[in-house]
Amino acid sequence: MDRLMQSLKMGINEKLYVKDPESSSLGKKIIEQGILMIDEVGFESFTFKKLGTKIGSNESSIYRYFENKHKLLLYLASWYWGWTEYKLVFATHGISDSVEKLQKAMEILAQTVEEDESFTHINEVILNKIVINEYSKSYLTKEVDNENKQGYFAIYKRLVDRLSEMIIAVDSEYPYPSSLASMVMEGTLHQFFLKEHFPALTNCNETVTPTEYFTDLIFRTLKAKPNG
Amino acid sequence: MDRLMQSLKMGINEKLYVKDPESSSLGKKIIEQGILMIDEVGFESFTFKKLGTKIGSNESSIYRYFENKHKLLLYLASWYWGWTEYKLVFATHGISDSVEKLQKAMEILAQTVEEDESFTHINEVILNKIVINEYSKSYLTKEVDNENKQGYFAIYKRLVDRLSEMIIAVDSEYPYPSSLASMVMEGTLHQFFLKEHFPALTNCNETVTPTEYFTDLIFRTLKAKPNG
DNA sequence: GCAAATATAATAGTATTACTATCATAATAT
DNA sequence: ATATTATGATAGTAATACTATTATATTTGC
Repeated sequence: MDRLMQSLKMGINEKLYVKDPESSSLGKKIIEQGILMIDEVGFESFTFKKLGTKIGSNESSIYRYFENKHKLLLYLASWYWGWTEYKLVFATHGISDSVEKLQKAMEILAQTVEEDESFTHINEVILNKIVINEYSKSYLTKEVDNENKQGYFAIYKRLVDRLSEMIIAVDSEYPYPSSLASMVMEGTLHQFFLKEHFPALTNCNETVTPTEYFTDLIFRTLKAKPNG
Repeated sequence: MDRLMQSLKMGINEKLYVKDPESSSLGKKIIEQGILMIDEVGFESFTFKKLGTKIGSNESSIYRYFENKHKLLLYLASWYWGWTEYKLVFATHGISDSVEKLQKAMEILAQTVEEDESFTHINEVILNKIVINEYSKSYLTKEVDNENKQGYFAIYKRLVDRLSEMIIAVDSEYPYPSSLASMVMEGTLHQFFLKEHFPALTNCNETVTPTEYFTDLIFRTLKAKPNG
Protein backbone atom coordinates (compact mmCIF):
# COMPACT_ATOMS: atom_id res chain seq x y z
CA MET A 1 0.00 0.00 0.00
CA ASP A 2 3.05 2.21 -0.07
CA ARG A 3 2.42 3.15 -3.64
CA LEU A 4 -1.05 4.38 -2.78
CA MET A 5 0.41 6.46 0.03
CA GLN A 6 2.92 7.91 -2.36
CA SER A 7 0.35 8.85 -4.93
CA LEU A 8 -1.86 10.40 -2.29
CA LYS A 9 1.00 12.39 -0.93
CA MET A 10 1.96 13.48 -4.40
CA GLY A 11 -1.47 14.89 -4.96
CA ILE A 12 -1.37 17.16 -1.94
CA ASN A 13 -0.12 20.63 -2.71
CA GLU A 14 3.22 21.22 -0.99
CA LYS A 15 2.35 24.77 -0.11
CA LEU A 16 -0.29 23.45 2.28
CA TYR A 17 2.34 22.44 4.83
CA VAL A 18 5.60 23.86 6.10
CA LYS A 19 7.01 20.44 6.82
CA ASP A 20 5.54 17.23 5.44
CA PRO A 21 3.58 15.63 8.30
CA GLU A 22 4.16 12.19 6.77
CA SER A 23 7.90 12.63 7.32
CA SER A 24 7.90 12.19 11.10
CA SER A 25 6.02 10.57 13.91
CA LEU A 26 5.11 13.95 15.38
CA GLY A 27 3.69 14.94 11.99
CA LYS A 28 1.58 11.80 11.89
CA LYS A 29 0.40 12.41 15.41
CA ILE A 30 -0.67 15.91 14.44
CA ILE A 31 -2.76 14.47 11.60
CA GLU A 32 -4.14 11.56 13.59
CA GLN A 33 -5.10 13.49 16.72
CA GLY A 34 -5.94 16.62 14.77
CA ILE A 35 -8.65 14.69 12.95
CA LEU A 36 -10.05 13.34 16.22
CA MET A 37 -9.98 16.73 17.90
CA ILE A 38 -11.59 18.70 15.05
CA ASP A 39 -14.36 16.13 15.06
CA GLU A 40 -14.75 16.36 18.82
CA VAL A 41 -14.79 20.10 19.41
CA GLY A 42 -15.55 21.46 15.93
CA PHE A 43 -13.25 23.48 13.72
CA GLU A 44 -14.01 26.83 15.36
CA SER A 45 -13.00 25.70 18.83
CA PHE A 46 -10.04 23.68 17.63
CA THR A 47 -6.65 25.29 18.34
CA PHE A 48 -3.03 24.22 17.95
CA LYS A 49 -2.49 24.88 21.63
CA LYS A 50 -5.17 22.37 22.65
CA LEU A 51 -3.85 19.87 20.11
CA GLY A 52 -0.35 20.33 21.50
CA THR A 53 -1.57 19.52 24.99
CA LYS A 54 -3.49 16.49 23.74
CA ILE A 55 -0.52 14.94 21.96
CA GLY A 56 1.93 15.92 24.70
CA SER A 57 3.70 18.28 22.40
CA ASN A 58 4.16 21.98 22.02
CA GLU A 59 2.09 24.56 20.18
CA SER A 60 5.18 25.93 18.51
CA SER A 61 6.12 22.50 17.21
CA ILE A 62 2.80 22.18 15.42
CA TYR A 63 3.37 25.53 13.75
CA ARG A 64 6.46 24.03 12.19
CA TYR A 65 4.19 21.66 10.26
CA PHE A 66 1.23 23.91 9.44
CA GLU A 67 1.03 27.68 9.18
CA ASN A 68 -2.44 27.68 10.71
CA LYS A 69 -5.49 25.51 11.21
CA HIS A 70 -7.01 26.64 7.93
CA LYS A 71 -4.09 25.11 6.05
CA LEU A 72 -4.43 21.96 8.12
CA LEU A 73 -8.08 21.72 7.09
CA LEU A 74 -7.12 22.18 3.43
CA TYR A 75 -4.50 19.47 3.87
CA LEU A 76 -6.98 17.03 5.42
CA ALA A 77 -9.55 17.79 2.73
CA SER A 78 -6.95 17.21 0.01
CA TRP A 79 -6.04 13.92 1.58
CA TYR A 80 -9.70 12.92 1.75
CA TRP A 81 -10.46 13.82 -1.84
CA GLY A 82 -7.24 12.20 -3.01
CA TRP A 83 -8.23 9.03 -1.23
CA THR A 84 -11.72 9.24 -2.73
CA GLU A 85 -10.27 9.79 -6.18
CA TYR A 86 -8.08 6.76 -5.75
CA LYS A 87 -11.08 4.64 -4.79
CA LEU A 88 -13.05 6.03 -7.71
CA VAL A 89 -10.37 5.35 -10.30
CA PHE A 90 -9.69 1.91 -8.89
CA ALA A 91 -13.36 0.93 -8.83
CA THR A 92 -14.33 2.26 -12.25
CA HIS A 93 -11.17 1.38 -14.14
CA GLY A 94 -11.83 -1.15 -16.83
CA ILE A 95 -15.60 -0.75 -16.87
CA SER A 96 -16.43 -0.13 -20.49
CA ASP A 97 -20.18 0.34 -20.19
CA SER A 98 -20.71 4.02 -19.45
CA VAL A 99 -23.93 3.50 -17.51
CA GLU A 100 -22.38 0.88 -15.30
CA LYS A 101 -19.33 3.07 -14.83
CA LEU A 102 -21.41 6.05 -13.70
CA GLN A 103 -23.40 3.83 -11.42
CA LYS A 104 -20.21 2.58 -9.79
CA ALA A 105 -18.94 6.14 -9.45
CA MET A 106 -22.09 7.16 -7.62
CA GLU A 107 -21.61 4.27 -5.25
CA ILE A 108 -18.12 5.44 -4.40
CA LEU A 109 -18.94 9.12 -4.15
CA ALA A 110 -22.21 9.02 -2.25
CA GLN A 111 -21.80 5.97 -0.07
CA THR A 112 -21.19 5.96 3.66
CA VAL A 113 -17.45 5.87 4.21
CA GLU A 114 -15.88 2.79 5.73
CA GLU A 115 -12.55 2.47 7.40
CA ASP A 116 -9.52 1.74 5.26
CA GLU A 117 -6.93 -0.44 6.92
CA SER A 118 -4.16 0.93 4.73
CA PHE A 119 -3.60 4.08 6.70
CA THR A 120 -3.06 3.36 10.31
CA HIS A 121 -2.88 6.93 11.53
CA ILE A 122 -5.85 8.25 9.56
CA ASN A 123 -9.38 7.38 10.57
CA GLU A 124 -11.30 7.74 7.32
CA VAL A 125 -14.72 7.47 8.95
CA ILE A 126 -14.02 10.43 11.19
CA LEU A 127 -12.28 12.32 8.41
CA ASN A 128 -15.45 11.90 6.37
CA LYS A 129 -17.42 13.43 9.23
CA ILE A 130 -15.04 16.39 9.21
CA VAL A 131 -15.48 16.83 5.48
CA ILE A 132 -19.26 16.79 5.91
CA ASN A 133 -19.18 19.34 8.72
CA GLU A 134 -16.25 21.56 7.82
CA TYR A 135 -15.28 21.31 4.16
CA SER A 136 -17.41 24.27 3.06
CA LYS A 137 -15.53 26.49 5.47
CA SER A 138 -12.31 25.81 3.58
CA TYR A 139 -13.52 27.63 0.48
CA LEU A 140 -16.17 30.03 1.81
CA THR A 141 -13.50 32.62 2.56
CA LYS A 142 -12.20 35.90 1.18
CA GLU A 143 -8.98 34.16 0.13
CA VAL A 144 -10.63 31.53 -2.05
CA ASP A 145 -9.59 32.97 -5.41
CA ASN A 146 -5.98 33.29 -4.42
CA GLU A 147 -5.90 29.85 -2.81
CA ASN A 148 -7.58 28.38 -5.85
CA LYS A 149 -4.84 29.89 -8.00
CA GLN A 150 -2.31 28.25 -5.69
CA GLY A 151 -3.92 24.93 -6.53
CA TYR A 152 -5.25 24.12 -3.06
CA PHE A 153 -8.49 22.71 -4.48
CA ALA A 154 -6.97 20.88 -7.43
CA ILE A 155 -7.86 17.35 -6.35
CA TYR A 156 -11.48 18.20 -5.63
CA LYS A 157 -11.80 19.93 -8.99
CA ARG A 158 -10.30 16.92 -10.74
CA LEU A 159 -12.85 14.69 -9.03
CA VAL A 160 -15.74 16.86 -10.19
CA ASP A 161 -14.25 16.77 -13.65
CA ARG A 162 -13.99 12.99 -13.67
CA LEU A 163 -17.62 12.68 -12.68
CA SER A 164 -18.58 15.25 -15.28
CA GLU A 165 -16.81 13.18 -17.98
CA MET A 166 -18.68 10.07 -16.91
CA ILE A 167 -21.96 11.98 -17.17
CA ILE A 168 -21.09 13.12 -20.68
CA ALA A 169 -20.21 9.53 -21.63
CA VAL A 170 -23.73 8.46 -20.69
CA ASP A 171 -25.53 11.38 -22.31
CA SER A 172 -23.46 13.64 -24.51
CA GLU A 173 -26.50 15.80 -25.17
CA TYR A 174 -27.04 16.76 -21.54
CA PRO A 175 -26.32 20.49 -21.32
CA TYR A 176 -25.19 20.81 -17.69
CA PRO A 177 -22.69 18.04 -16.89
CA SER A 178 -20.38 20.18 -14.73
CA SER A 179 -23.21 21.60 -12.66
CA LEU A 180 -24.69 18.16 -12.19
CA ALA A 181 -21.32 16.76 -11.12
CA SER A 182 -20.52 19.55 -8.67
CA MET A 183 -24.05 19.39 -7.32
CA VAL A 184 -23.76 15.66 -6.65
CA MET A 185 -20.44 16.09 -4.87
CA GLU A 186 -21.60 18.91 -2.67
CA GLY A 187 -25.15 17.64 -2.36
CA THR A 188 -23.95 14.32 -1.01
CA LEU A 189 -22.19 15.98 1.90
CA HIS A 190 -25.27 18.12 2.47
CA GLN A 191 -27.68 15.18 2.49
CA PHE A 192 -25.51 13.37 5.01
CA PHE A 193 -25.57 16.48 7.15
CA LEU A 194 -29.34 16.85 6.90
CA LYS A 195 -29.88 13.20 7.74
CA GLU A 196 -28.06 13.83 11.00
CA HIS A 197 -29.39 17.26 11.97
CA PHE A 198 -32.45 18.11 9.89
CA PRO A 199 -34.12 14.78 9.13
CA ALA A 200 -37.32 16.53 8.03
CA LEU A 201 -35.47 18.10 5.11
CA THR A 202 -34.32 14.88 3.52
CA ASN A 203 -35.64 11.48 2.49
CA CYS A 204 -32.31 9.88 3.29
CA ASN A 205 -32.41 7.82 6.47
CA GLU A 206 -31.47 4.45 7.87
CA THR A 207 -32.84 2.64 4.87
CA VAL A 208 -32.49 5.17 2.04
CA THR A 209 -28.90 6.19 1.32
CA PRO A 210 -27.66 9.29 -0.52
CA THR A 211 -26.30 6.85 -3.13
CA GLU A 212 -29.83 5.69 -3.86
CA TYR A 213 -31.23 9.19 -4.03
CA PHE A 214 -28.48 10.56 -6.26
CA THR A 215 -28.27 7.51 -8.50
CA ASP A 216 -31.98 7.74 -9.07
CA LEU A 217 -31.70 11.48 -9.70
CA ILE A 218 -28.85 11.22 -12.13
CA PHE A 219 -30.44 8.51 -14.24
CA ARG A 220 -33.78 10.28 -14.33
CA THR A 221 -31.96 13.40 -15.49
CA LEU A 222 -29.87 11.72 -18.13
CA LYS A 223 -31.83 9.83 -20.73
CA ALA A 224 -30.63 6.48 -19.49
CA LYS A 225 -31.65 3.64 -17.27
CA PRO A 226 -29.42 2.20 -14.59
CA ASN A 227 -28.53 -1.46 -14.98
CA GLY A 228 -29.68 -4.22 -12.68
CA MET B 1 -45.31 47.83 2.90
CA ASP B 2 -45.66 48.02 6.64
CA ARG B 3 -47.61 44.83 6.71
CA LEU B 4 -44.84 43.01 4.91
CA MET B 5 -42.35 44.36 7.41
CA GLN B 6 -44.55 43.17 10.23
CA SER B 7 -44.88 39.69 8.85
CA LEU B 8 -41.14 39.46 8.20
CA LYS B 9 -40.39 40.60 11.70
CA MET B 10 -42.88 38.16 13.11
CA GLY B 11 -41.10 35.33 11.39
CA ILE B 12 -37.76 36.08 13.00
CA ASN B 13 -37.18 34.20 16.23
CA GLU B 14 -37.06 36.63 19.13
CA LYS B 15 -34.28 34.76 20.83
CA LEU B 16 -31.97 35.79 18.00
CA TYR B 17 -31.68 39.32 19.32
CA VAL B 18 -31.44 40.95 22.72
CA LYS B 19 -33.20 44.09 21.56
CA ASP B 20 -35.17 44.29 18.32
CA PRO B 21 -32.95 46.11 15.80
CA GLU B 22 -36.06 47.35 13.97
CA SER B 23 -37.05 49.28 17.09
CA SER B 24 -34.43 52.04 16.84
CA SER B 25 -32.29 53.89 14.37
CA LEU B 26 -29.13 52.47 15.92
CA GLY B 27 -30.56 49.00 15.47
CA LYS B 28 -31.27 49.66 11.82
CA LYS B 29 -27.80 51.06 11.34
CA ILE B 30 -26.34 47.87 12.83
CA ILE B 31 -28.27 45.84 10.29
CA GLU B 32 -27.60 48.11 7.35
CA GLN B 33 -23.89 48.60 7.92
CA GLY B 34 -23.43 45.11 9.32
CA ILE B 35 -24.58 43.69 6.00
CA LEU B 36 -22.17 45.90 4.08
CA MET B 37 -19.29 45.10 6.37
CA ILE B 38 -19.75 41.33 6.43
CA ASP B 39 -19.81 41.43 2.65
CA GLU B 40 -16.68 43.58 2.54
CA VAL B 41 -14.39 41.79 4.96
CA GLY B 42 -16.03 38.37 5.27
CA PHE B 43 -17.70 36.89 8.31
CA GLU B 44 -14.48 35.68 9.95
CA SER B 45 -12.85 39.11 10.00
CA PHE B 46 -16.04 40.93 10.90
CA THR B 47 -16.18 42.16 14.52
CA PHE B 48 -18.58 44.28 16.54
CA LYS B 49 -15.71 46.60 17.41
CA LYS B 50 -15.02 47.37 13.74
CA LEU B 51 -18.74 47.79 13.08
CA GLY B 52 -18.99 50.17 16.04
CA THR B 53 -16.22 52.32 14.62
CA LYS B 54 -17.82 52.29 11.19
CA ILE B 55 -21.22 53.45 12.40
CA GLY B 56 -19.76 55.92 14.90
CA SER B 57 -21.10 53.90 17.78
CA ASN B 58 -19.77 51.75 20.54
CA GLU B 59 -18.97 48.08 20.65
CA SER B 60 -20.91 47.71 23.89
CA SER B 61 -23.99 49.30 22.31
CA ILE B 62 -24.03 46.66 19.58
CA TYR B 63 -23.88 43.94 22.20
CA ARG B 64 -27.15 45.33 23.52
CA TYR B 65 -28.79 44.25 20.25
CA PHE B 66 -27.00 40.98 19.50
CA GLU B 67 -25.25 38.55 21.80
CA ASN B 68 -22.59 37.85 19.21
CA LYS B 69 -21.94 37.91 15.49
CA HIS B 70 -23.21 34.37 15.05
CA LYS B 71 -26.65 35.44 16.25
CA LEU B 72 -26.49 38.44 13.93
CA LEU B 73 -25.80 36.09 11.02
CA LEU B 74 -28.74 33.91 12.02
CA TYR B 75 -30.89 37.03 12.21
CA LEU B 76 -29.83 38.22 8.75
CA ALA B 77 -30.38 34.77 7.29
CA SER B 78 -33.84 34.57 8.85
CA TRP B 79 -34.67 37.94 7.38
CA TYR B 80 -33.45 36.83 3.99
CA TRP B 81 -35.39 33.58 3.98
CA GLY B 82 -38.46 35.33 5.34
CA TRP B 83 -38.25 37.83 2.52
CA THR B 84 -37.76 35.00 0.01
CA GLU B 85 -40.73 33.13 1.45
CA TYR B 86 -42.86 36.23 1.11
CA LYS B 87 -41.86 36.60 -2.54
CA LEU B 88 -42.53 32.90 -3.12
CA VAL B 89 -45.97 32.92 -1.56
CA PHE B 90 -46.90 36.15 -3.29
CA ALA B 91 -45.76 34.95 -6.72
CA THR B 92 -47.25 31.48 -6.59
CA HIS B 93 -50.47 32.31 -4.80
CA GLY B 94 -53.47 31.65 -6.96
CA ILE B 95 -51.67 29.55 -9.54
CA SER B 96 -53.74 26.41 -9.79
CA ASP B 97 -51.66 24.48 -12.31
CA SER B 98 -49.07 22.61 -10.30
CA VAL B 99 -46.46 22.60 -13.04
CA GLU B 100 -46.76 26.31 -13.59
CA LYS B 101 -46.62 26.85 -9.85
CA LEU B 102 -43.41 24.88 -9.46
CA GLN B 103 -41.92 26.67 -12.41
CA LYS B 104 -42.69 30.01 -10.81
CA ALA B 105 -41.23 28.81 -7.51
CA MET B 106 -37.98 27.88 -9.22
CA GLU B 107 -37.81 31.34 -10.72
CA ILE B 108 -38.12 32.94 -7.31
CA LEU B 109 -35.78 30.59 -5.52
CA ALA B 110 -32.97 30.28 -8.04
CA GLN B 111 -33.01 33.67 -9.72
CA THR B 112 -30.46 36.41 -9.24
CA VAL B 113 -31.70 38.66 -6.48
CA GLU B 114 -32.76 42.18 -7.31
CA GLU B 115 -33.08 45.10 -4.97
CA ASP B 116 -36.37 45.61 -3.20
CA GLU B 117 -37.33 49.23 -2.69
CA SER B 118 -39.50 48.38 0.29
CA PHE B 119 -36.71 48.13 2.80
CA THR B 120 -34.56 51.20 2.76
CA HIS B 121 -31.97 50.02 5.24
CA ILE B 122 -31.52 46.52 3.85
CA ASN B 123 -29.65 45.93 0.63
CA GLU B 124 -31.09 42.66 -0.60
CA VAL B 125 -28.51 42.19 -3.35
CA ILE B 126 -25.67 42.31 -0.87
CA LEU B 127 -27.59 40.27 1.69
CA ASN B 128 -27.97 37.61 -1.00
CA LYS B 129 -24.20 37.63 -1.47
CA ILE B 130 -23.80 37.11 2.27
CA VAL B 131 -26.22 34.20 2.21
CA ILE B 132 -24.26 32.63 -0.67
CA ASN B 133 -20.92 33.05 1.08
CA GLU B 134 -21.78 32.65 4.75
CA TYR B 135 -25.09 30.85 5.29
CA SER B 136 -23.55 27.39 5.63
CA LYS B 137 -21.45 28.63 8.51
CA SER B 138 -24.60 29.38 10.48
CA TYR B 139 -25.52 25.70 10.75
CA LEU B 140 -22.19 23.88 10.33
CA THR B 141 -21.52 24.22 14.04
CA LYS B 142 -21.50 22.07 17.15
CA GLU B 143 -24.53 23.98 18.45
CA VAL B 144 -26.76 23.23 15.46
CA ASP B 145 -29.04 20.71 17.19
CA ASN B 146 -29.70 22.96 20.11
CA GLU B 147 -30.21 26.02 17.92
CA ASN B 148 -32.50 24.04 15.68
CA LYS B 149 -34.57 23.12 18.73
CA GLN B 150 -34.73 26.82 19.59
CA GLY B 151 -36.30 27.38 16.17
CA TYR B 152 -33.50 29.45 14.65
CA PHE B 153 -33.86 27.74 11.28
CA ALA B 154 -37.64 27.60 11.20
CA ILE B 155 -38.18 29.88 8.23
CA TYR B 156 -35.66 28.09 6.06
CA LYS B 157 -37.20 24.74 6.93
CA ARG B 158 -40.65 26.05 6.07
CA LEU B 159 -39.36 27.19 2.70
CA VAL B 160 -37.91 23.77 1.92
CA ASP B 161 -41.20 22.28 2.99
CA ARG B 162 -43.18 24.56 0.70
CA LEU B 163 -41.02 23.59 -2.24
CA SER B 164 -41.31 19.97 -1.30
CA GLU B 165 -45.10 20.26 -1.32
CA MET B 166 -45.04 21.80 -4.78
CA ILE B 167 -42.87 18.94 -6.01
CA ILE B 168 -45.34 16.40 -4.62
CA ALA B 169 -48.20 18.27 -6.32
CA VAL B 170 -46.48 17.78 -9.67
CA ASP B 171 -45.50 14.15 -9.12
CA SER B 172 -46.94 12.43 -6.08
CA GLU B 173 -45.05 9.27 -6.98
CA TYR B 174 -41.62 10.82 -6.73
CA PRO B 175 -39.92 9.18 -3.74
CA TYR B 176 -37.52 11.94 -2.65
CA PRO B 177 -39.37 15.27 -2.58
CA SER B 178 -37.69 16.60 0.58
CA SER B 179 -34.19 15.76 -0.60
CA LEU B 180 -34.90 17.30 -3.98
CA ALA B 181 -36.23 20.47 -2.35
CA SER B 182 -33.36 20.87 0.10
CA MET B 183 -30.90 20.12 -2.66
CA VAL B 184 -32.35 22.82 -4.89
CA MET B 185 -32.23 25.38 -2.08
CA GLU B 186 -28.69 24.64 -1.10
CA GLY B 187 -27.53 23.83 -4.60
CA THR B 188 -28.68 27.20 -5.87
CA LEU B 189 -26.42 29.01 -3.43
CA HIS B 190 -23.60 26.67 -4.36
CA GLN B 191 -23.98 27.16 -8.10
CA PHE B 192 -23.91 30.93 -7.64
CA PHE B 193 -20.74 30.52 -5.62
CA LEU B 194 -19.11 28.29 -8.23
CA LYS B 195 -20.04 30.66 -11.03
CA GLU B 196 -18.06 33.34 -9.23
CA HIS B 197 -15.07 31.36 -7.97
CA PHE B 198 -14.89 27.99 -9.74
CA PRO B 199 -16.37 28.58 -13.20
CA ALA B 200 -14.95 25.28 -14.46
CA LEU B 201 -17.19 23.37 -12.04
CA THR B 202 -20.47 24.75 -13.31
CA ASN B 203 -22.35 25.37 -16.53
CA CYS B 204 -23.97 28.44 -15.06
CA ASN B 205 -22.55 31.66 -16.46
CA GLU B 206 -23.56 34.99 -17.95
CA THR B 207 -26.12 33.38 -20.20
CA VAL B 208 -27.17 30.25 -18.30
CA THR B 209 -28.77 30.96 -14.93
CA PRO B 210 -29.16 28.59 -11.98
CA THR B 211 -32.92 28.94 -12.56
CA GLU B 212 -32.52 27.39 -16.00
CA TYR B 213 -30.32 24.59 -14.75
CA PHE B 214 -32.50 23.68 -11.78
CA THR B 215 -35.80 24.07 -13.64
CA ASP B 216 -34.51 21.73 -16.30
CA LEU B 217 -33.26 19.32 -13.63
CA ILE B 218 -36.47 19.27 -11.65
CA PHE B 219 -38.69 18.65 -14.67
CA ARG B 220 -36.45 15.94 -16.01
CA THR B 221 -36.57 14.30 -12.62
CA LEU B 222 -40.31 14.54 -12.16
CA LYS B 223 -42.30 12.95 -14.90
CA ALA B 224 -43.57 16.28 -16.15
CA LYS B 225 -42.86 18.87 -18.79
CA PRO B 226 -42.51 22.55 -18.05
CA ASN B 227 -45.00 24.85 -19.74
CA GLY B 228 -44.13 27.37 -22.41
C1' DG C 1 31.49 7.15 19.60
C1' DC C 2 31.44 12.09 19.00
C1' DA C 3 30.43 16.43 16.75
C1' DA C 4 27.34 18.74 14.00
C1' DA C 5 23.00 19.32 12.39
C1' DT C 6 18.30 19.09 12.99
C1' DA C 7 13.93 18.54 15.55
C1' DT C 8 11.37 19.45 19.40
C1' DA C 9 10.18 21.73 23.83
C1' DA C 10 9.80 25.55 26.97
C1' DT C 11 9.03 30.08 27.81
C1' DA C 12 7.82 34.64 26.88
C1' DG C 13 5.70 38.15 24.47
C1' DT C 14 2.25 40.76 21.16
C1' DA C 15 -1.91 42.27 19.01
C1' DT C 16 -6.47 41.05 18.50
C1' DT C 17 -10.85 38.95 19.72
C1' DA C 18 -14.87 38.32 22.25
C1' DC C 19 -16.67 39.46 25.46
C1' DT C 20 -18.43 41.69 30.72
C1' DA C 21 -18.83 45.37 33.99
C1' DT C 22 -19.23 49.96 35.49
C1' DC C 23 -20.21 54.59 35.22
C1' DA C 24 -21.40 58.82 32.74
C1' DT C 25 -24.24 61.24 29.71
C1' DA C 26 -27.91 61.97 26.33
C1' DA C 27 -32.62 61.39 24.80
C1' DT C 28 -37.44 60.41 25.81
C1' DA C 29 -41.56 59.73 28.25
C1' DT C 30 -44.65 60.93 32.09
C1' DA D 1 -38.76 68.45 36.02
C1' DT D 2 -37.97 63.93 36.99
C1' DA D 3 -37.56 59.25 36.15
C1' DT D 4 -36.57 56.00 32.87
C1' DT D 5 -34.22 54.18 29.17
C1' DA D 6 -30.66 54.26 25.51
C1' DT D 7 -26.22 55.07 24.29
C1' DG D 8 -21.26 56.05 24.93
C1' DA D 9 -16.74 55.77 27.17
C1' DT D 10 -13.54 53.35 29.55
C1' DA D 11 -11.51 49.50 31.65
C1' DG D 12 -10.67 44.85 32.30
C1' DT D 13 -10.33 39.56 31.37
C1' DA D 14 -9.39 35.22 29.30
C1' DA D 15 -8.46 33.23 25.10
C1' DT D 16 -6.67 33.18 20.35
C1' DA D 17 -3.30 33.23 16.89
C1' DC D 18 0.48 33.78 16.33
C1' DT D 19 6.32 35.11 16.52
C1' DA D 20 10.76 34.94 18.66
C1' DT D 21 14.28 33.12 21.43
C1' DT D 22 16.68 29.86 23.85
C1' DA D 23 17.32 25.27 25.67
C1' DT D 24 17.33 20.45 25.19
C1' DA D 25 16.75 16.20 22.83
C1' DT D 26 17.47 13.21 18.81
C1' DT D 27 19.40 11.87 14.63
C1' DT D 28 23.03 11.59 11.20
C1' DG D 29 27.47 11.67 9.17
C1' DC D 30 32.09 10.62 9.80
